Order: sequence, then structure tokens, then C-alpha cells
Amino acid sequence: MSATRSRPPTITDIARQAGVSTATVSYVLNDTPGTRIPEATRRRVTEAADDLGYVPHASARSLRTGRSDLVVYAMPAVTLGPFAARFLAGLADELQDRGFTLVLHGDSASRGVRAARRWARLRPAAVIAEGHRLTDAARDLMRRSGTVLVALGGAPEAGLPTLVLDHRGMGEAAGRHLAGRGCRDVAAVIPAEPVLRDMGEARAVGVEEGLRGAVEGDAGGGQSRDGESADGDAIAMRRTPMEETPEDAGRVVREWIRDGLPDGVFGYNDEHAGLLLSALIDAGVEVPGRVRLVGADDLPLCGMLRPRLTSVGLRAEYAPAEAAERLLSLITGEEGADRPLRLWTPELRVRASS
Amino acid sequence: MSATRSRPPTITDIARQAGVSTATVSYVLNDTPGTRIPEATRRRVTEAADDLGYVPHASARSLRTGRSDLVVYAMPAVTLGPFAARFLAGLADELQDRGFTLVLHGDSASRGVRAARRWARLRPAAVIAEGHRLTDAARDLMRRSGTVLVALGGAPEAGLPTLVLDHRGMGEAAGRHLAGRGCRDVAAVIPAEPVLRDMGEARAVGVEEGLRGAVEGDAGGGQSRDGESADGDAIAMRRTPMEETPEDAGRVVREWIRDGLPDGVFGYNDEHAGLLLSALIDAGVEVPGRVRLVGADDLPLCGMLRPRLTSVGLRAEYAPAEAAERLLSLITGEEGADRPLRLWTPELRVRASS
DNA sequence: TTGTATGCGTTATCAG
DNA sequence: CTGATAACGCATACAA
Repeated sequence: MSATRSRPPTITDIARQAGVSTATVSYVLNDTPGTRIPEATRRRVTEAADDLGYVPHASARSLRTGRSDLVVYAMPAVTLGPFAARFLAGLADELQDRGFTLVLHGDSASRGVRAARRWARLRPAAVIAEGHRLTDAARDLMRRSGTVLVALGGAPEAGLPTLVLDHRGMGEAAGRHLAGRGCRDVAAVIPAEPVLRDMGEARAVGVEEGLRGAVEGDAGGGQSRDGESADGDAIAMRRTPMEETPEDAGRVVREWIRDGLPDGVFGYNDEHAGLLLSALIDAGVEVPGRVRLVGADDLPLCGMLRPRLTSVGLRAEYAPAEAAERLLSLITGEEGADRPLRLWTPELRVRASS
Repeated sequence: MSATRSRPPTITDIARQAGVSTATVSYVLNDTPGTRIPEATRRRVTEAADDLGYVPHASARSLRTGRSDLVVYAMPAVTLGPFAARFLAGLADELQDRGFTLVLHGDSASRGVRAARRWARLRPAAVIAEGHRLTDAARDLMRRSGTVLVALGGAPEAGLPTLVLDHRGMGEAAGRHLAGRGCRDVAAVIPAEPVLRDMGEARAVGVEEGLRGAVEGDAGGGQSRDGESADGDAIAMRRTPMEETPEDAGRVVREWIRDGLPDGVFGYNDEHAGLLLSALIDAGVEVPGRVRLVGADDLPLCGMLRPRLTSVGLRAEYAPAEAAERLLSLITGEEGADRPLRLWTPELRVRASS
């Protein structure tokens, strides 16, 4: 190793040491197609690079090429749950393998051009952001800087490839299940936290459709609780707002008891459902005897609770690799931008609570 | 808004449109100290910039200044848990507020110079990485490129500011608690997964010290179970490897029953502890009557289990802001690199399981 | 107060 | 096949 330098070595330093020009160095180091460099020269260059401890300067490269290898993930305002965390970690890994670097952009409050300007400074190869933050002006801005835009949301965004988290489908699976078990009076919990409301509503709508679909598909012949027959009437569903705290779960259960207990509950996610389960048990309500309960996300937590929690999850194991692959084909322009990217398919895991 | 251009506008475009030089544009846009630009000129420039939809080019700037506004977080190989996820999301936000951008670097397998070269390409302002990945050569490389290095680990890394996650301290709090409740035969669970082993061992060592410390501090007078007196002997502690699956939790419990049940268990974290609790209940073992159980991380899950799970957590609420602040003072050179950054203090939350 | 000129590290376009 | 050399967009020392 040569003497410690005050500044990192550049290809100019390598060129000098190897006795060639900077162009040759660039060719060798990048394996530039359409150039045939003799093995001898090639070795001299790589050895000089190793010797000097050369590290390419990403900014210089992207200034020249006009594009960086950065992929911006604009973090949603939602608290990063276990599901999203796993996806993100996986995505970072997969992108790295493909020569890209994931950037976590944190100003979840801003949207539109204001947000887009922040992203555009990096001249990233792609930006992944919630659909509702991508106003027309924002899309224009990103398009002008040549950045691939990917929307994030519960449903495909018109004109953009979308990472679809199928909230409606999750609710539907849960609703169908509850109806199939004979539930006639279902409560869908919706988080009180504003940033989660939309997701909660999407899941609730799904539950409604699942309930209706199950009744229609049944044609009056499904199994039912207490010997009542499913008569084809639409099943009642109420929406119940709830904060993610033990205290509020207690309040919800007390009000249910006062106003009439539902016979089926969709808990929005496993944490809400777990808190409800806790409160129901404390109140002496039998689960699933009196109230059937279904959560969502299928966290490990479900297997630890007593009774175990039935949950509808989205299998995230392979999602990051798929997402990275699709992102790349979008970046390299091999693929149109229209097709939505439905990464996850809802999958019900039935356990003891329902 | 002017016509759509094929390439994003530059300060040269602004200068032309405003009828000034690029230097003036730069002065105005950056509020460069030591320059007095009349309000009239200033307005012409900002208006032109707005009109053209100007977005500064981060790479060009960092090439010129030699420094980028990127902070690299080299992701540990460990699965991103809820705790780390919250910290990361918070850090991204805080850094953004201060003009920096968080980069999630995903090649958790590589270390040493190999990893350092990947980081160095971005010429980041700072790199946060696990201490064991920072070999001397790697540190040298980063230092030469003028990057602030911050270690991540269970204990302060010599010569580097360290984000300390006090695993030993967590174990100690748990051990002290168990000893105080009269436990004499404690099992510390250590995750079987290789990347978690070190953390598990650190927490186990802490448990050992906690047990010993409690006995010594007690001087034979502490409360104890079944009327036995704490006689000052060191309390026995065994290490129990376990995978994070219901099946393996079952195996562990069966072996405990066969070889003699411990009277106290530290479950490594809440998920391991929850699985163990589940298995213990299934096996008909009374908790905490026969076995006292303590988890770690203090997840919401703890309040949902029955019995509720005692847990030792690290309060992470304010950590991101503190970390960002310290990082900044390190970057700007206002502060020496020696002082460790102990962000989290272990804190026991006693619930019904122990 | 403002303009001119230069260089940051790379890649790409040309000649040779 | 390889070597000069001109951009890329920006910041700044220096000149006017």
C-alpha cells in the first residue's frame, strides 16, 4: 500500500501510476463494451487501482451520466410495522445486489411538488411513494428529470405502476370467513389514527363485500350458528373506531356489551385484534364461543395468544425480490408503466379464535 | 410555467433567463455569506428559478464541495425488529429535517474494506455500521475519504463513537429481578440463529451478573421462594439455545421438563419469550407459579399475552432525535469522537408473568 | 455588486 | 486500439 493521501485517489492518479490515459483507466475499470484492451495494460491498470485503494466517486459518475443509482423510498407517515420493515430490509438487499442503493426519504408530511423537488435533487433512478402524494405536477416534475415513478397504495394508481397492498382483498377474505362461520352481526374495527384511517376503511369495505359475497354464493345453504339458516339477507356490519391502546380496547368492548355484542369482529390488524382479545377476555366474553375474532398481518404474535388468533396475512417473503426485479425492468425501460404490481395475495390462516 | 424541456434546468438557464451570471444565481440560491445582492436582482433570480422549475443537482454540488449530504446506515444482518424499525424511521425523519438523507445499505454479508469501499463510493458524510464490520483497514479507508464513522453495538467500540444498545444491561436488569423474586435456577435463552448469537450471549452475560449482583447486594436477607433463604451462593444459570419457532419452543420446554425445570427464565426477547410462554402453557406448567418468565424489548405484545409478560425494554422514543443531533455535531467536527452514545437505558416493566 | 474562469472526477467523443 | 479533451452542474477565488 502506498503512502496515505489527503484526498482519495482518482482515475487520474491511476493513469499516472500505470502510465496510461484516464480514458483507458475508465475503459478497464468499467469493462466498457466495444473496447479491446490488451491483457497487459489491463493488469497494470487494475493493479495500480488496487495499490492506490481507488474507490469510484458516485457523484462524479452521476454528474456525467445524468443519472444516479439511487432508489428513493418515500416513507409513508404510517408507523413502520413489522410487515413493512421486513419488506424494506429485503428491498435494500435486493437492490444492492443489482447495483442500486435504497434511500429512505423521511419528510412524510410533504407531498406534491414540494416533496418531488426534494426527491429530484438526487436525480434518482426511481422513486417509490404513496399514490396520494403524487400530484400531477409532481409526476411531471419527476418525469422531466427522467425518474421512474412507482406508486404505493391499496389500489392501482391510474397511469403508474403501483405496488399494491391489497387491503380490500384482506378484508374480503376475513368477511367471507366470518360469514361462512355463521356470523350475522359483524364489527369492523377502524384505527382512529388519521394516517391509518384510509387503510382501515379499505379493509372494512372488503369485509362488507366478503360478507355479501359469501351470502350470495351460499344460496341459503351455508352452515350457521344456533341452527338459524342463512336466509340470503345482507349481513349487518358496523364500523368501530379504536385507538391502538389497551384502554381504548377496553372502552370498545364495554360499549359493545352495552349496545349488543357483535358475533364476529375483524380487528383491522393483529395488534388491534390482540388488544381486543385481551379486553374481551378481561370482560368475561368467550372467544370464539360468543364472538369470533379475525386479525390481519399474520404476525408471530398470533400463535402466542390464547386462544390463538386467526389472521389474514400477505406473504411478504418473496416480495422484495419481485419488487426489485420489476423496478429494474421499469428503470431500464424494458417494460411499460401501466401494469400494476400486485405483490401480495391475501391468505387466511385459521386458528382458534374464530 | 415555461415549455417542457428535455433536460432539467440548470443555474445557467436561470442566469440566462434572469439576465445575470451563474455566480449571482448561485449566491442568491444559497444565501452565500459575504455577498450583498440587491433585492431587485434577488427577486429576478428566484422568480426565474421558480418559473423554470429548477431543482439543484445534488451530485454536482457534492462533486464540487467534496462532500455529500448522505448518511449511510449499514443494515445489520439481524432481521429488522419493531424496535430497530422505529428507530430507523425516526432517524430518517430527523436527518431530513437537518438537511441530510438516510441511505439504507443492504449488503449485510460483507465487512472490512470490501464493505467500506461500497460505502465510500457515495462519499457520505457519515456511516453507521456494526463495530465488528469495521476492521482497521476499513476505518482507514473511511477516514481517508473524510467520512465520520459511528459504530453500532452492545458496547463502546474503542476509538469510535458508538451507538450503544445495552444488551448486557438489559440482561442484568432481568437477572436482578429474577433473583429478587427468589429464583435460584435460571435459564437464559440464546437464539440459535448465528447472527443473533452475540446479542444473545451479551444479554446472557448480563443476566449472570444481575443474578450475582442481587445475591451479593442482598447479604442473605432477600425475599425468597418456599422459605429458602438466599445464602449468598452464586445462583445457577444455564444457557438454552432456541430457534424462533413454536416447534422449537416446544422442544425446549420438553427438555426442561425432562432435565428439571428452571424456576426462572430470561427469554432473550419478547418473541422468544412469547413462544416459550405458549409452550409452557400447553405443557401445563404454571406461569409464574412454577416458572417465572421475563422477556425483552417491551413490545405491545406483552400486554396481550396471558399472563401478561414482564419485559425489560429500551425506551426508543427520543433516541432518533438525540442520535441525529450527536451525528451532526460529529460531522461538523464540534465534538470529539471518543464519547460513546448510550442512547437507551434498560427499564424493567413488571407484569404478571414473573 | 456582479461576471469570468476554473476545477471537482467521470465518461464519451473524437482524432491519431 | 488508445490518448487527448470536452462536457456534466455547481461553487468560488479573483477580477472588474
